[in-house]
Amino acid sequence: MALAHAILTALVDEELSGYDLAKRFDASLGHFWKASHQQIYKELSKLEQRALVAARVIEQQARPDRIVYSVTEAGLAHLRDWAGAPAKPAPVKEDLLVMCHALGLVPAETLRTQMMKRNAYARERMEMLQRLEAKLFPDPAALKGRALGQYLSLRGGVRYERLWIDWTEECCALLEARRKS
Amino acid sequence: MALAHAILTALVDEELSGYDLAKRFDASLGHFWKASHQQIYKELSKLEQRALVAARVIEQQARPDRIVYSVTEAGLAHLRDWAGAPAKPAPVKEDLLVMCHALGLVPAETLRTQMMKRNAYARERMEMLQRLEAKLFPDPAALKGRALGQYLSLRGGVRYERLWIDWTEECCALLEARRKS
DNA sequence: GATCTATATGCAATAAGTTGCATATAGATC
DNA sequence: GATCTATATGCAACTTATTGCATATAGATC
Repeated sequence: MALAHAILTALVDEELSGYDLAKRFDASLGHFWKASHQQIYKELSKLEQRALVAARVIEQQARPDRIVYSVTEAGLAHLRDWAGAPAKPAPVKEDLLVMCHALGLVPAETLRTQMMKRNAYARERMEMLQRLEAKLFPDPAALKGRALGQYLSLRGGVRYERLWIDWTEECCALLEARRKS
Repeated sequence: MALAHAILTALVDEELSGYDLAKRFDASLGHFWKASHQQIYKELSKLEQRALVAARVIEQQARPDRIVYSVTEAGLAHLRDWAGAPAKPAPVKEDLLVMCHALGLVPAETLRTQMMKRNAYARERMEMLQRLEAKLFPDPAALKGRALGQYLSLRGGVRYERLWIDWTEECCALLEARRKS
């Protein structure tokens, strides 16, 4: 249920609409948590039912009215409880790992192509995150509070992409060596 | 839908029952793909309906009959198609990254405790995977076919755990430094 | 004698996430 | 004039995954 918590966290600083949240998830938060707008709207209704967020309608002409949400006291308490409860580590779930196991049935060349694509993707994302890091957090030692947390998660993202870059390269090297021999 | 493919891959080498698969997922395959027995049984029925696997009943007394499955020609073709199609990179989905964003609302000490637990967990898993690696693949350069694929995925697992070990330590260090100042 | 573990299957309910569709308008580009 | 993009919300159907329950027996441990 971490989507609910990601939303609550985002709403702490500012009132946001579902649409705003969806954009936010595409940008900063979304570096490490994906959600479609449908899912966000659904989750917001559920959070409102549980009184963890409060809704407020802002009327607009020419555009549909905005419904902005803010965190309630109960929502804050809920967030704190969640942070104290044991977090369960995420399982891996990377298709390429399953594909590796299928090597032998599947041509090595196919796998190598997949690896190279994955590599390019991770490389692009890592560079994007690093640019963000350099821009937003030039002096990590001075950070505190919210900013420190955001920095740490960004670091996690960078490391995550680094992992796939290194691993796909290791795989390509070994597959290549195999091909030659 | 990679669960279906993970199952197909596992069934290529040997006929297995749902129960066997569940154990397999707890052991080798499961190092990088989790599935409960309920999910596996359900997926097997679906695969059988699509004729990608064939079922065979082995009668037993004293215990429930076993239903063992093997991959059909169509199943193999399906696996190969899947391997050729672009694999989508898995999003991160690690609760601790969301928790980082909640820093400031949530005490730094709580976060540090979570980080240390995550660290211990990753450390344990990495060591287990490394023992497996040393035992099963003492000479990586000589590997080919299925074995090479299994080695590569194991390497991915090791790197994955390494990532969380390093990251949680970076986080603890920074949180600690913050506390002192 | 009672509980625990392993074997072996599965249903039902719920939660989480994806895909496709629907509506409605302003402003910018082709 | 026609299409595209951005704004803003949401329903419906479906797939994927989790949680809890149910059944049934052999053998081992307490």
